Amino acid sequence: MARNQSTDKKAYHHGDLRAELLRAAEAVLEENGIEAFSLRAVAKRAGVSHGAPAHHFTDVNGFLTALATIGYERFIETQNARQRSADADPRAQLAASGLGYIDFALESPALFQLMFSSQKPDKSDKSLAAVADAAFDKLVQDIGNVHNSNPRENPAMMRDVMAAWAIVHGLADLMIAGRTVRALQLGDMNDSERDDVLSDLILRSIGK
Amino acid sequence: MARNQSTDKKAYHHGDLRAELLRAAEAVLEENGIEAFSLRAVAKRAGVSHGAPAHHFTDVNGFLTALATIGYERFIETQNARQRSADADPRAQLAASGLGYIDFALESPALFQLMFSSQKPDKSDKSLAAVADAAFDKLVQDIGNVHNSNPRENPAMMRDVMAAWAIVHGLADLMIAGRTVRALQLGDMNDSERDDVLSDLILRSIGK
DNA sequence: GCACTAATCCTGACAGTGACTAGATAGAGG
DNA sequence: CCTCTATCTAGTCACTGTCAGGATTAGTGC
Repeated sequence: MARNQSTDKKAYHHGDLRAELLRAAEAVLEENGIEAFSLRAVAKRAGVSHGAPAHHFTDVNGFLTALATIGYERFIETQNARQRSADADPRAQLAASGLGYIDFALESPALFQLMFSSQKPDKSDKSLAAVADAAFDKLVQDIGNVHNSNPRENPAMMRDVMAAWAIVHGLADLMIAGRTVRALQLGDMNDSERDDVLSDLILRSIGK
Repeated sequence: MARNQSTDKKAYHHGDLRAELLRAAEAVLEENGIEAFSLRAVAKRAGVSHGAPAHHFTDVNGFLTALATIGYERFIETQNARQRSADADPRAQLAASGLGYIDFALESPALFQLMFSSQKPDKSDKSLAAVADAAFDKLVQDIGNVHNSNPRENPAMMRDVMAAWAIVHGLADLMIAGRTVRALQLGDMNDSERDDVLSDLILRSIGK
């Protein structure tokens, strides 16, 4: 009676707990890593009881599915951001997309692993499948722009798609694991030098 | 009194429980995946109490460190096996090494993820670091054989190393996640066709 | 053969986890 | 004012890793 949702402490009903939980979850995820993720820790961080999350995301798997979904949205946006500030040339755009891929992986490594290496998100979930497909479609389009045709109608060109995906994904995953910085001497470079090196590697996938 | 270690049931002292636990752990790992790995399940499978593993591997992290170590040993052996049955040409040998890399990832996906994507193994552990370095050294050597010189003395050649590693690792990780079979139509191919496609992708890393 | 020591393994307990249940609370519509 | 429904809390269960204490066995010196 005394307190309402704006003035004091907290209300019994949060208002938008779902979004708040997702925010808290991201923080917990990047702090503790995916392997130490805990629903209760998320609830605690959101200042809510340990059973509350179940009401918005039935399962912990449901929770992680939702997290992966918003992950893909930001993933695509990170790639687009790179492309907007890059040259219009199709190859430069492809490289920029790959750099955005790596940007995202390094900014949100745990979320990245959740999206690509975890069994827990429900891949048959429609919204998750939709954004995951959208991410793949984007790559196909980037490759198509380089060749000025549709890779889906050309198996050989589809190999370009997979080569580009593989090298970018491999770089991202190895960089997260800390296995590439020393070998590439990335520590000694400024941003543009680093991007040049990575772009060179990325473009090898389509035969330079 | 009635039973001894050879005739009946089991002895109090197992004899070589450490090895037995590692075997059981691998089975559990590949059955349930790394995310559902449980010390107690391993102990149960080995027919031993839940506290027994702690005596051979202080921690669960210690356990996973040991698992990752034997993983790297078999990882290298899998690559060598591919190379033995391949042409002696340095490029063919490099491709074969990559195919072995992928072989291992598909045979033991959970172990592969443990080795490359998990935070739990103790990377400062000497035996683990040694085999991990050996695996990397092997790759450096394979690239060196192609160029007939030592990549460690040439930053540009070191980029070949990372490009080859990235594309192979990316392929392996994406294949585990089931994201590449359809795009590459691998399902419609026999083994040698499949290997040819993958070898083509791998060799793009060093400029074909 | 015998005792002593160290290694091995078991049992029981603890806090933390996800999932489930019943109940308390608050907002919306009549 | 009253009811309905979504939201959230609190308590419980089985499971997890870790730890401490005790039981059993193997190995060693005598």
